[in-house]
Amino acid sequence: MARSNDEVAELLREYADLIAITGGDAFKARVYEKAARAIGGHHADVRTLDAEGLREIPGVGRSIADKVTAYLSTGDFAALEKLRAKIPEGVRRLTAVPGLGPRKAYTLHQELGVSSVDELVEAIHAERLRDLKGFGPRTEENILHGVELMRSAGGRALIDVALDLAEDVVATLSRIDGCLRCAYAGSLRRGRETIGDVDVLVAAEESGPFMEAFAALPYVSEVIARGPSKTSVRTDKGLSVDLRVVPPDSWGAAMLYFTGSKAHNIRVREIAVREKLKLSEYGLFDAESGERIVSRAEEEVYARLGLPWIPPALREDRGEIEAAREDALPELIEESDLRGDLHTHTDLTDGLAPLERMVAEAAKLGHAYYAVTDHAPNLYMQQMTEERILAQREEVRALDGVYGRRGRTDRRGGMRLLHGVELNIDPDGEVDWPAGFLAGFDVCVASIHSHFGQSREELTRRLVRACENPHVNIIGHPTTRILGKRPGIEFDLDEVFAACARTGTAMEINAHPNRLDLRDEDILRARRHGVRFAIDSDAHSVPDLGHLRFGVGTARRGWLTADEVINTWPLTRLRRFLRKGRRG
DNA sequence: GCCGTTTTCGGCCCGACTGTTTTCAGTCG
Repeated sequence: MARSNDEVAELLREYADLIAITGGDAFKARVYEKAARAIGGHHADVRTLDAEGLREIPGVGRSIADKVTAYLSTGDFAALEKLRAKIPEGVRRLTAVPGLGPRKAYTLHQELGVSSVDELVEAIHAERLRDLKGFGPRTEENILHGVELMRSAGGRALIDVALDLAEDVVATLSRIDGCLRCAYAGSLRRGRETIGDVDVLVAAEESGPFMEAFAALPYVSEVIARGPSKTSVRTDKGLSVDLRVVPPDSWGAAMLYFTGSKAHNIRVREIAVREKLKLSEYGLFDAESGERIVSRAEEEVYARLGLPWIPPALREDRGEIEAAREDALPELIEESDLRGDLHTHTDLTDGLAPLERMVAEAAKLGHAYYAVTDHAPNLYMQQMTEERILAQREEVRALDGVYGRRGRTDRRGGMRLLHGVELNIDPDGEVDWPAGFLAGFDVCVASIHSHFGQSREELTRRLVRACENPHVNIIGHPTTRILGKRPGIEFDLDEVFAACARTGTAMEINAHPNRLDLRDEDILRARRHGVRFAIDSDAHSVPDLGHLRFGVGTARRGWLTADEVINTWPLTRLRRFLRKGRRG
């Protein structure tokens, strides 16, 4: 389940938002926000820290440390409660609408009594906004567009939130006597980027104890339905969870059925029908006699239909049935194939942890290499300079001397450090530094951070030019989308992918759960051009380093094998790729 | 509210963009 750090960070963030909404001191709000981020990204569990220990977290002083210790021991956060009493929860949710910030949300609440997204939409349609100072027709339009964008995420949760919840439910139910199997299925098992609701399956003879324990979970806010084979609940994470208890005999058929996708299931059932069989969540049956043939394991069901077991990530009816029939399913990349991370930050720019800490934690993950890629100067807020990044290079080289030589017990030996940078691709496709300076880096990630509104042609040219830069190795978060917040930029995918393949530039699969960029469909398309990929955490804190698993999940949905991903390669092969055909 | 080669006050990542204004507030990264 979520660490106490995440829980505390969320409360501090809420407090910061409410300060901002009520027009409190903007600096104070920012301090709470910063503290929330620092605590969320802190390596040690805050529950193990006293007030003194908390104050060692940067951005946490006496006042915040006291509030956190009070909250952890009593569950009270008085200052927050006071603001909550003044501002309905819905007003804070308004600020989640892209383009609508705390000040406008407060004005809407004070002047029009708006305290939910629905009321907001109603007010816009009633043309009540345009009389307000600072609001006009374009603002109305932008807000409506923002609401639409938010709703297109359909109230779906990010995969890390859903996975966290599912793993906790599974762990709890697995401990109950009589539990023979327990696992999550559904879109979460297929690794989709966002999750509508969580499906958990239990194999057991008796369902009662499981239904009871499930409904009593501490984060269950409402039991929607409860019967002998299925219980549905809403949780305080905003996600619904369905629990199904099935007879042990039906486990495989049930997993197949509830994992989906619907389209995949339909195709599989069609095959069954043609074989004079009938497939349901209870098993594979002879259509005439009704006799059950197989149902204990997914493998058995697929096998009886003449198919090899199909990995859940592929079950979208995107050609996996045909590939399975021809025995041409790809050997999908696995998390253990990754040898390193090629896009990470430190507190030299907007990361939270210092270089040594990030490196130490990365080494624990067993990486063979690790690239530090802080932001370059054109992202002005980061205040990078040549001097600062060269000083960092010295530190990286020194640490490489320590970690690179370190003998390790596993097969991989020590962890080599690469010094890199995340460049900013400007509107013309140029990047921060001249070629001479870029040549000093081991790896250059280049990403778009602004001017998302350019035309399709301009954006295409911009990315192609970045690829053609002989020092740019990886295009970072290529579409720049933020799930539920910002749509991706639109460019000619085929033209850019072709440029990547031609120039030896990798496309990133940014593994952060709110990015997952490239997404699965685009990966499928890119690999047809022969594009190489880099699965990167883009970590800004120690816990972020673990996000690689979501990138691997997305890569699997894009049918990728290990060989197509440059950070599965041994370092010598990787270095050759990073030279991009240049001499040296 | 935090922090300190400005050390108990006075700063606080800095700039662009947008839509509203006619000089600026709000939002975003």
